[in-house]
Amino acid sequence: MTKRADKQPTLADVARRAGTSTAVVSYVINNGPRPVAAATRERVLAAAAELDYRPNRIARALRSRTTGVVGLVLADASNPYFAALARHVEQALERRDRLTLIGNAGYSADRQRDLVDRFLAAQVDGLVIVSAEGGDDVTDRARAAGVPAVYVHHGPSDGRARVVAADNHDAVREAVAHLRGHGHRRIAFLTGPHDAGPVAARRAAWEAAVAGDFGAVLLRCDYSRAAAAHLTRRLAAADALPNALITATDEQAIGVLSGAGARGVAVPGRIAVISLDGTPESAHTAPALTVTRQPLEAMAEQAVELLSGRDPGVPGARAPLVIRRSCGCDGEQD
Amino acid sequence: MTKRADKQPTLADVARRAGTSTAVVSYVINNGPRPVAAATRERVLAAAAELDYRPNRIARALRSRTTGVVGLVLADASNPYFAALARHVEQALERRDRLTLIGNAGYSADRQRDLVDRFLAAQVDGLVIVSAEGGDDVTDRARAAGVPAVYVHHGPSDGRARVVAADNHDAVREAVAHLRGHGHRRIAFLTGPHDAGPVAARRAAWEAAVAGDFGAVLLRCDYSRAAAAHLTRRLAAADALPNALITATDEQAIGVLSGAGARGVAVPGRIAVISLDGTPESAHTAPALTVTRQPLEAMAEQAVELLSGRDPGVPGARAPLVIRRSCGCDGEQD
DNA sequence: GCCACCTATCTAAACGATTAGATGCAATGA
DNA sequence: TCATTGCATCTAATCGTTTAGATAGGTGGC
Repeated sequence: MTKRADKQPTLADVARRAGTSTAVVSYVINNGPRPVAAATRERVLAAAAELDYRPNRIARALRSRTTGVVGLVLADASNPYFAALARHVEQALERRDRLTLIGNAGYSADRQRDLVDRFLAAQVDGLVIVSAEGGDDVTDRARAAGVPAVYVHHGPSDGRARVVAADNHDAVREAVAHLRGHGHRRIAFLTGPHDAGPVAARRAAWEAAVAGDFGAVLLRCDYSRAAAAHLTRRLAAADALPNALITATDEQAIGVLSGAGARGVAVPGRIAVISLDGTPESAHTAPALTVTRQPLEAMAEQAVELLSGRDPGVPGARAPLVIRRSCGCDGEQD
Repeated sequence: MTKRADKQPTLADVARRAGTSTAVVSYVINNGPRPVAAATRERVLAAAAELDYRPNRIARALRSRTTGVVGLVLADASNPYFAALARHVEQALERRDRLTLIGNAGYSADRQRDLVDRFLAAQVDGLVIVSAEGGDDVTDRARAAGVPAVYVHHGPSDGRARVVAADNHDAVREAVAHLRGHGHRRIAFLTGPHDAGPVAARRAAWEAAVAGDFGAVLLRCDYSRAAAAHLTRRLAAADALPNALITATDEQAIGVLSGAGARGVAVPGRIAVISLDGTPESAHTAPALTVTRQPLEAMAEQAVELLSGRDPGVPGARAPLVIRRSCGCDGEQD
């Protein structure tokens, strides 16, 4: 009964114990805006340690108008590509000693707006938006609240919002060149149903690369594995599969592999495949996927830098070609 | 210049505009602890709408000592199983109008403790820990701060912490019975290197189910796909593969499939496989995996209920057997 | 011996909400 | 008519920090 254990200790408790004022304690804790005598500093530190004092971030946030929390709005954490991106953003923030509020908008513009509003009410210091396509521009709402916002992977194209994305053009060109190196002349492309955002950029890059080639087919299906598998089975049944295919996303590529496997279609023998995401998972498919790997970590880092106001000035990072087996090479398998 | 647009409007601004005190405004906003005359309420609502007033959750949190934020500590968001679990927890919280602070501890006990401390400093209302194995008990730290904590998937076994986990015993027994139905008598089990937590429970259940069977082999490897693929290739080369295998996790099962594919080993022809996670991904492997699906959504819901102090009283939810192809059945493929 | 100046520290006012207690006013009952 | 009750509202303390301004004590120059 010598100590009241019912409450977390506060600055005032530490001050009392150290025989000083709260101001001095605050100066010590934060290496505050004013210096403190060495002896006093020792007493304060000792008192804080004895009480196991931990500053209340809420109170600090109220007074200093900065929470150390960043909101991360995700289209869909079920998608490994977004999940990996989210993890890198979280780690980049962690490195800067900030916490991450996360929310899944699930491809709904309403829910996205809703989440942003709730994050702003929670006084986040910044907003990272990882959205697929669509979703209106939340930059205005953020700006009104004086909170910096950055889009990653895809953002509104009107130029008013800051967007971090990889250089898709080069990546696609490299993929096409590689397939040509395997002797392919008719290189098909599998895109999504709506074809907006980065996927549209990838398709456009493919169109530019194969311009003039006879028989370069554009295929479309949903972004799910199931849809891609279904499409592949259907094409195989009709003997209409191309000999070389670039898929816009890993999910689709995995679906293609699954569909091919079900119909006994050999990859890369009958159909060579290159995917454009390069999630970790792509290394563990059968056969292992050759991909152009999106530089997720660099993108996350760049986004977080932008939030801090520092403009890294770097253009979109390059997406390197990772050669494995699905293209016809005898690359790494593991 | 008629309005100061530089700041977010506060309660006081609304009160001034509506010609009342801040107390009344607060009562209106929260359907407060005291009633307000209908006419006044209208004026307040109108003023709030005109100013686009949004309550500052930080200030509210400081005063009312509740933030509406829950901390989610994750072992590793790269793992689709944990990622899916995290998503369900986030959604269960969202349904209750709470926000989710997320952090990856990356299998390190230090980082886990660190994250918990930072979440506690941020005054979270509750803590959900999704950890793999190990990691010391953070219940004490949470209890000291008066914050409820729940472990999901796995937790310390000393009974002092609340743990939500599925019923692994029945699931494994069902898997074994199913493989026996396919005529298998020697059913191997692939577990992890350390063999603690839920995986240990699964292994124990397998041991109980195959007790007395001759040639029921216990295999071990890392939880990564690469490790499982490597092991499979090695066993295939030595012609030492079992005819039926239960894997502790989907990741391992996918690795086995990958390794088998690389060596031309037929699944389920040469080796039948059942996995015990049942992540969404398991439906899209080649061949599609037969699994006992962990009831992730129910687990997440139950965990969040526990945080609210309501004890759902339900025992561990059942993990149903989802029959696809890798066991030898002619099940769904998509 | 006095003033100026520096250093180390204290006092107290924010930050924006919540809410118990005080107050004013009208309706009711004796 | 006066005390009583109840309703609607206001006043002000409070949550735990941060930090500008006030203060006290010591030093050195003249």
